[in-house]
Amino acid sequence: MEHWDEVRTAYNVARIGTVSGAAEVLGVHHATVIRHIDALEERLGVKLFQRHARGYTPTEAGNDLLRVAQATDDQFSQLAGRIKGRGNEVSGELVVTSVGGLSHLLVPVLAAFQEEYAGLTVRYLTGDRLFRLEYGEAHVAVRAGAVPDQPDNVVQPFFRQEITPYASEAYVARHGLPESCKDFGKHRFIGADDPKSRAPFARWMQENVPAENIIFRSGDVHAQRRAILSGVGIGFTSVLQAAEVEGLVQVVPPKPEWAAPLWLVTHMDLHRTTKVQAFLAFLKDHSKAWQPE
Amino acid sequence: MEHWDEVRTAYNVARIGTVSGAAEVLGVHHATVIRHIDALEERLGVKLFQRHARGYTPTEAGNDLLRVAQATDDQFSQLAGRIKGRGNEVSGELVVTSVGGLSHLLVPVLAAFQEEYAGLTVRYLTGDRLFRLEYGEAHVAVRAGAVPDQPDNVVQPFFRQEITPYASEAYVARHGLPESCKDFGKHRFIGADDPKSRAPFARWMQENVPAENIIFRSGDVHAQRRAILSGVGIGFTSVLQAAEVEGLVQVVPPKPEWAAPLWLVTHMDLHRTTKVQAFLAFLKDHSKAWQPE
DNA sequence: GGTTTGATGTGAGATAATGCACAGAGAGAG
DNA sequence: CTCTCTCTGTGCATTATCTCACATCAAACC
Repeated sequence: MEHWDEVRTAYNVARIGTVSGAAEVLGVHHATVIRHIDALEERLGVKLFQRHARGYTPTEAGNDLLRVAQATDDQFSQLAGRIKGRGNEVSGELVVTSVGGLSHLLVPVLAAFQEEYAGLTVRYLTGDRLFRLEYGEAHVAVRAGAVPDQPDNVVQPFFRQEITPYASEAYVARHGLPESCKDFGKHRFIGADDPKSRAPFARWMQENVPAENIIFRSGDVHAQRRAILSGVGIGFTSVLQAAEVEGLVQVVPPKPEWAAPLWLVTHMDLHRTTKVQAFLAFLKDHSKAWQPE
Repeated sequence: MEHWDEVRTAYNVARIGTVSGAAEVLGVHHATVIRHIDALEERLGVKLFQRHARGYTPTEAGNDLLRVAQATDDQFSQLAGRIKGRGNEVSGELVVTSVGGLSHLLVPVLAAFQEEYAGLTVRYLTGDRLFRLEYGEAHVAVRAGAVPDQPDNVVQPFFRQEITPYASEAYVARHGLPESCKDFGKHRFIGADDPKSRAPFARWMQENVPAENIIFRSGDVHAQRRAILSGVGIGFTSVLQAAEVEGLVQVVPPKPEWAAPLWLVTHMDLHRTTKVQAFLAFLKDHSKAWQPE
């Protein structure tokens, strides 16, 4: 049973009783209706209607089709209603992904957004690998670094996350603070695990800090911050993140070139949906306080 | 939600995951699939798929459509199976109509036919008005008289029903039998109610029997036979019918010009169905004994 | 790094579906 | 009985749809 349109035509003929009436309802010429019926009967090998001058009367097979197609019509109507409706409401799942280091910022916003929309389930994905919007793995991604240039993605600038080196009060009490960059050779550092990191502050550290002074490495920014707090050494962390914990001392005021630009990325196909737009607006609104100026 | 074919296309894309794969299954070019999806999304105003280089991933709306269309596909498959299957089996209803006077012949055959096919329900319609095959009121009709020439009906000769005048033994004992047609003026007759009856024996009676001698008229052949049995007079009845009751005497041997040709009539749209063909074969087989020769 | 493979898009020609106009045939009204 | 109205059915012109061919692109694989 292929050619579902023919089934729909036959359904309307069975429902209304005449070819002309069905043609009017379907918005096609009655010749088209006749040909659809003929083709369908030919394919099934069974007459669906008895033809007479006053119209078409369904046979048993025609009545069977009428019942099934009636149900199908209802199902499709409901489906269309759900799909069209859902296009304009915020419900179902909202999947957001970002680099792990942003969870302290995003989670409260996600929680508040979920609170606002009852029918919504929020999934927040972080992990080593990049969750790809192209494969439908997430609705919105917060990306750091250079402008993402995936062809089907819509990229908006989010804000610049200021990053600067910190040390724990205990470390400062023991080793003091470097007065300038020249003093870095005398200090211990905490760095990224990945030596090829393209983050501006990481490259800066590669150039300005002897490799042997980087005595603690981790791929996880939370672990790095924990290490700073434990007094292992000096490490970069974001200003906003550092402000939330006690006992951290800024080694150097943040420099603009260290800052990591953040981007809001959505897939083209989902960008215009009400759900994504609502979240983007909500996120921008709640992130105004994070902007430097 | 019109254009059910587009739904079917989208269903296969959602099911398979790629446009190319769906196109192959559907037996169309992949460009067609792409245009169907685009048109459907345009009409719904919602993206059903996220496009990426490896294929199409359904969105929430796409998954919703997948579920609904999956059910529809199942329903249609079952429907097609039922319809195609039913075309080759004898079940459901078999509706037969005839003039009332043939019930004594047809009912036993109908009963035997029903016995043969378990799933079959037989409806036997008789009545004043002609039940019309064109409107699906019956599958098979047994018609008497001239060849029915309805355009969409398939007509087959059935057999010639011999008809001749009978009288009851009691009547014969009292009035004797007319030795020839000349004596008819001295006898009482039973005739049809309808003076315009086109039946050959009725016209013959109009011409050869004085109207005043027809003292009992009825539109029902069973009532006429009953009247003959009661000794009211001489009346035409079929040879086969007369043979089944005791106490009837043939007034004159049957003449060929009195015989009423019977026809088997079916509607064109139903004639080729297994059910109708089975019944026609069954009826012809069981009616061989009725043939004169 | 280049190459191959398998996928999505897009424009132009081929094809099939559609619309149009008219014929034919009952049913009902006057 | 005729006239009219409505509905089915069919050949022909038109339109829309599909196919074909090619471009493009990403991923995988040597």
